[in-house]
Amino acid sequence: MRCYPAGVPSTPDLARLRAEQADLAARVERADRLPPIRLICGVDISSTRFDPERLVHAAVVVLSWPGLEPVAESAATLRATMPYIPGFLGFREVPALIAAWDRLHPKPDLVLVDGHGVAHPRGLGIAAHLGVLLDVPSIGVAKSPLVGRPAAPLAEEPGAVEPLLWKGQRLGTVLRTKRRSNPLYVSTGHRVAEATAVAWVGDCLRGYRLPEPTRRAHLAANAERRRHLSL
DNA sequence: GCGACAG
DNA sequence: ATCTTGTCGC
Repeated sequence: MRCYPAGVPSTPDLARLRAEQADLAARVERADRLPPIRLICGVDISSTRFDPERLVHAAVVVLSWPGLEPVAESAATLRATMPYIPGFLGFREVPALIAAWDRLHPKPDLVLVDGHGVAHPRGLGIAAHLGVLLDVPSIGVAKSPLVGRPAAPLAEEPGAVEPLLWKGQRLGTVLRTKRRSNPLYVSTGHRVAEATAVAWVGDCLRGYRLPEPTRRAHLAANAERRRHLSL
């Protein structure tokens, strides 16, 4: 599906991708099925706008639990196969994330992804997409909504939660992680129940708006991008 | 038909 | 996502 060099993906290309998402979405497990958690990982992508090379820089960071101290880290840079299109983020970023994941040791028990899990039009946000392909428990942690809205105005206090509703369905949870900060949108990625996902995100907070795994991965991805610039 | 739209 | 330093407010 090399649609990027030719420009914007064609309508039939998107139709094929939608079908592929449907297949993967059917494999998503929304119930808990995780091992004892000893290592938690955060993953994120960084890129340069207007980069003619269209490079995608991925970073995965493994932290200890409950200490949340860095244990291992891996990064990878790949050329994007397609531009960013809302609803198709996984196809753009997952390849680089898997490349970094393959060289990661030790492997974590749970992965927090920067982006939505099942809170997606077809139930396959990047966190669910990655979780299924890697066959690992994952949670989606997005900074803004893709679809849906909180059931009611979210309270100001940190820890405040509100169901994320879309078309009469609950897709996830809107969570206030820090006072005076915009909320996070948490949803099941793979093999983690909604309530469990919210609990883990809350337990990984350390004074910042973002949970440590995702926050660290964001820093690592930026470092990987800047490392590439200076080469 | 018109907006909305993760990173 | 990224361009970018200081700055206003809690």
